[in-house]
Amino acid sequence: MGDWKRSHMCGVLRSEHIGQKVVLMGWVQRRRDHGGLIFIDLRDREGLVQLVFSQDIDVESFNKAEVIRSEYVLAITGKVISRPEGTENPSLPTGMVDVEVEEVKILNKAKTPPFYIEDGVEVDENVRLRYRYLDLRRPEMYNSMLLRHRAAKAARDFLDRNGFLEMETPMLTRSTPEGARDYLVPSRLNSGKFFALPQSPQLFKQILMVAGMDKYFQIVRCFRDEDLRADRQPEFTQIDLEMSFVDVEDVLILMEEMIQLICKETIGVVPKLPFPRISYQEAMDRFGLDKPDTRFGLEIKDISDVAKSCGFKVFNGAIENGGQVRAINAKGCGAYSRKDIDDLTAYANIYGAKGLAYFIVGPEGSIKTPITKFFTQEDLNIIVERLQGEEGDLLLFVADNSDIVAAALGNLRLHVAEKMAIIPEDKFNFVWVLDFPLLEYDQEEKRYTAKHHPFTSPREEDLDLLDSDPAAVRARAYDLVVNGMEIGGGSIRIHQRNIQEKMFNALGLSKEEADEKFGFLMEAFEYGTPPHGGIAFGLDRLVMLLAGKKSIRDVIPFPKTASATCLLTNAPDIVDDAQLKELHIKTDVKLKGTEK
RNA sequence: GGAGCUGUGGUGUAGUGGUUAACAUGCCGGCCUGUCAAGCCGGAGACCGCGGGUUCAAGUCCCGUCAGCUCCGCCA
Repeated sequence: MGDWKRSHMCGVLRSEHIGQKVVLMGWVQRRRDHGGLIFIDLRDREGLVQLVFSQDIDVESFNKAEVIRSEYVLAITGKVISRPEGTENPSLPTGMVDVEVEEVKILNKAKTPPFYIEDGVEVDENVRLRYRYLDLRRPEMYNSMLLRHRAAKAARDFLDRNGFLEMETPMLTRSTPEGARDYLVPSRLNSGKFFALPQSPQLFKQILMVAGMDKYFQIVRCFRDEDLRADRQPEFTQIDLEMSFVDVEDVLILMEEMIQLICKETIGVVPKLPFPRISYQEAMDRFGLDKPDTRFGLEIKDISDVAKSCGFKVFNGAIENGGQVRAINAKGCGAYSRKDIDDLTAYANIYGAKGLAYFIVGPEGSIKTPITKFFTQEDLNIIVERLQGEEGDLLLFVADNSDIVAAALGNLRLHVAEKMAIIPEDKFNFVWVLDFPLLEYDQEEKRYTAKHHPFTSPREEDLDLLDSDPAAVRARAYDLVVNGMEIGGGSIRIHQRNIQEKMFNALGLSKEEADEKFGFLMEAFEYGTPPHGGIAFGLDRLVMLLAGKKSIRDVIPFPKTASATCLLTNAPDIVDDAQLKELHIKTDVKLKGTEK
């Protein structure tokens, strides 16, 4: 660069700069060579501007321009001029001006990139991830990173203004039972022992409350060694916070204010407060999922009462076995073909439904269905009425235990809505889901596990149920859901040793085990612990939503693939025997795909 | 652990079991002073993810495997 100092970003030049001498630095977006006149679009993160090279301006620069190729890195000096009349390009923010190049330095050459550096590219994600540094040069990727920065900044500023201290918690911590699989880190100085990377700073932030910090927050990386999804990465970022002397209400009110600010500062949308609230039970009843998408109807209706006495064995059998029969009305889908309905059935099968019964509502309340004969006319009328069936509607029924019915219909509802294209894309429907059950029964482990986590406080009035009817205990927990996606969750915590012990007991954790794994927490509780509670938001998911992306990989600079590898660095990889030896670690796997 | 989809020049795609694998774009060379997805002319570039099998003959059919993606399980 010599002693050149950049005077402007490429993308900011406008008519007001006409006449100015500028020094620009950036990447070559594209070169257009007209023989005696060469145009080069120079790009930086702010946008691009057209450079003009001509023998009339500077012969040396012109000669250099002939060998310049895409993605070369240039520094230029030149003059901003008004474009000759008729050659303005209104589709470009900088389209009213040119920069006449007087001197050019090629700061670096570039190989031809494997894909176009522009928005809307259709490239295998494989290739994008391998060349992530090129992918990130694309404006839409930069914009997502910018949005992410602004979201984090808005959260940080908001929390600072509201008295929260940003504090760090250890990345090397202890593995604890319950929850996701831990990523383990061997300790060289303590051979045979392992740290775990935190699944969340949960215990530390509670201990910070014991320590009188009053309000804590952190924008923090968390690690979970579980299988990936479009919205799940092994390392992800949370806006994590905790407050002392608060109840559910305090957390919700402050947090929706923060979310409102984040929306405003990133995409200029100001969601209306307060956010609607719904109980877990109502969400399951109406939407089949604990993360309801409230942007459209198609709500689930229970017809168990009618189905109980019908002659259709699938229906009445399900109810005899303690199950239920519920349904949704796919409005106006009565013309679906046999294949369409087979596809819906296959979709319901994914969630454990053994089948999918259907009614097609015909003219004057008539019903077309293979199972009409099992129902009295009166029953048919009740069902159609309950689902508000009209001519041309398709009613879809699932009969099974409540979990399967909810999952199948809940997901079918989303699937059908998508197929019908009735989901308003521009809406942000936030909703708090409250009154989660504290525990759920794990069939495999034959014990109760915490629905949220083991430090969640039960509602006071349900405390006695912990022994008699654990499944009925409601938690002081809350999730924030938007458009069917869970973006945050938290709870008021247990702050008394005896209740925490009760909780561990309910989870089937022996006193010894509880002491060994969580003794430090319970001991802390004995030294004057304030009532406290908090919440954590998934920053990646929040940004994905605001950026309108379908995968959190698109808002993470260096994401991992579905099999938890990094295609840029090739991590994870085998390590030298010497490293393993130092750690006293031996592996017994046959390695696959580790060749360099 | 399971299910599905995808894999063909650098990139994106086409390719009823049958000659020399087609198209677009990019790339290289030439021409060109107002283009902006510049244009025109010419050229190079893939043995079809990998390994088996069926067949006279496989990009195409079968089996396995690898990779990417989506989903179920899993994710307090």
